[in-house]
Amino acid sequence: MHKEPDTKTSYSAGELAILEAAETLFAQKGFAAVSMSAIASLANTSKPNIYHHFKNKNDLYLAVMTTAVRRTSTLLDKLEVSPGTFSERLTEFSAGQLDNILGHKRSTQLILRETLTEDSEHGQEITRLVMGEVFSRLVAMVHQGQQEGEFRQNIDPTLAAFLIVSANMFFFQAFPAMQHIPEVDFSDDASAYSKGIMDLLTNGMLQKGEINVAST
Amino acid sequence: MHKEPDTKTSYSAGELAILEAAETLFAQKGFAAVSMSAIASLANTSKPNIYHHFKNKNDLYLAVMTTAVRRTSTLLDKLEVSPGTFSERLTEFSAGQLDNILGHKRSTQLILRETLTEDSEHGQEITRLVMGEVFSRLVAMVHQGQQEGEFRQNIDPTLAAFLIVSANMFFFQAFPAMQHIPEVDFSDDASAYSKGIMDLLTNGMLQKGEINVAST
DNA sequence: GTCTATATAATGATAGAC
DNA sequence: GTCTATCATTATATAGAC
Repeated sequence: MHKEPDTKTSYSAGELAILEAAETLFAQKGFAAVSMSAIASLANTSKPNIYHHFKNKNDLYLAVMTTAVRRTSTLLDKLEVSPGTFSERLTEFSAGQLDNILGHKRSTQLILRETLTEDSEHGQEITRLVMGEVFSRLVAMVHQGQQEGEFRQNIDPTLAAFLIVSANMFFFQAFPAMQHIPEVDFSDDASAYSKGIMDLLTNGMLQKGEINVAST
Repeated sequence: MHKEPDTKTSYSAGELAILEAAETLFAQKGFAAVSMSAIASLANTSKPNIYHHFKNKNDLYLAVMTTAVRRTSTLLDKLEVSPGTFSERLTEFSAGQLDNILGHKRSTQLILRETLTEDSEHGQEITRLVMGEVFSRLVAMVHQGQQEGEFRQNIDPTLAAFLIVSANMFFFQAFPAMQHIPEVDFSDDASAYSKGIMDLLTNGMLQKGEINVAST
């Protein structure tokens, strides 16, 4: 049957074509800027056929968002982290998340777009759904690293996790623009980026061996 | 005269009301989701009156974006940084940028939204316009800090600047959503946040021998 | 399930009075 | 400069044939 996308978990070939076309366009232009005609055209079908499979435009959007969220969050669960120092584990996990983001650009774009729409709390809910798990695991890693003595005690694990996630998300979001700023010269290699930010986060910027100038 | 918003730098009271209403709605919902009627209604005027002052919807949007960009980037120039260690200067500058962002939420939202629209390279240009200067100054600070021996040589100043900017932008963008994740417990005080991330970036997460214990 | 054709509502934009 | 009234276009959504 059709018209219950919220609970639906498998789609026919035709429906998948519609969903993919819709996801592409919604990600590129946003909900309101995309017409059902445009979706039909990209999906190589007709407008009424879309309405046969999805109740209305909003339901189609919900179906797209649901599959996007499912896709990005399930891939995360599979991300096993090999043993090593906690710095290494964080680096690996961070690289995994960035890979996940870059491997699902359309979904990520959709979710970020939703974040900016303060229409309802719908966007916030989706953000939590997608990033809550990454966040929890990062916080847990940092916390454990503290307990085992690898990390300093007087840092907020939440803050550290937040920094890692923000670096990854912003890399995706702003890199195309930043790339053309003269000062920006680091490569767009995701794993190199992950290593770079984790090196900064673990070792810090200060010269080692120097006196750590007593902070304010 | 009217209908040349690109070069225009001062507006009448009526035009300002229209621009403000338009900025609010465009920031909340995005260009396509906002109707001229809605803008007219919020600005307490009529649709034809908007068309009297602005050539069309797209020109109105351009005028809104132009003033938004001008507003956020000029405030940055005024940000003087007091002397001190480079860690302290970076902290102050970062806090200044975050203040700037939080003080112009609508403008920031508009710009971030534009970043996500891969319609043209227009969004990228705006991003560079708004963030290029912040970026340059951050990179210069880090670089100078390296030359004067405060910071390690083997870090990429660009990467450090990127981390700071991303932390600030993402704080604005995702904090409302993240706030409700159980693990997130740090305050939403902007300057405390800036101090926190700069502490992490300068001192790093690793336990450094035994010298580093005295802090906050 | 998929189409052609169409109903209906809303949108961007204009004409013309004051 | 600001309005009422209106046009032309496009949008979502449906009816009904195959």
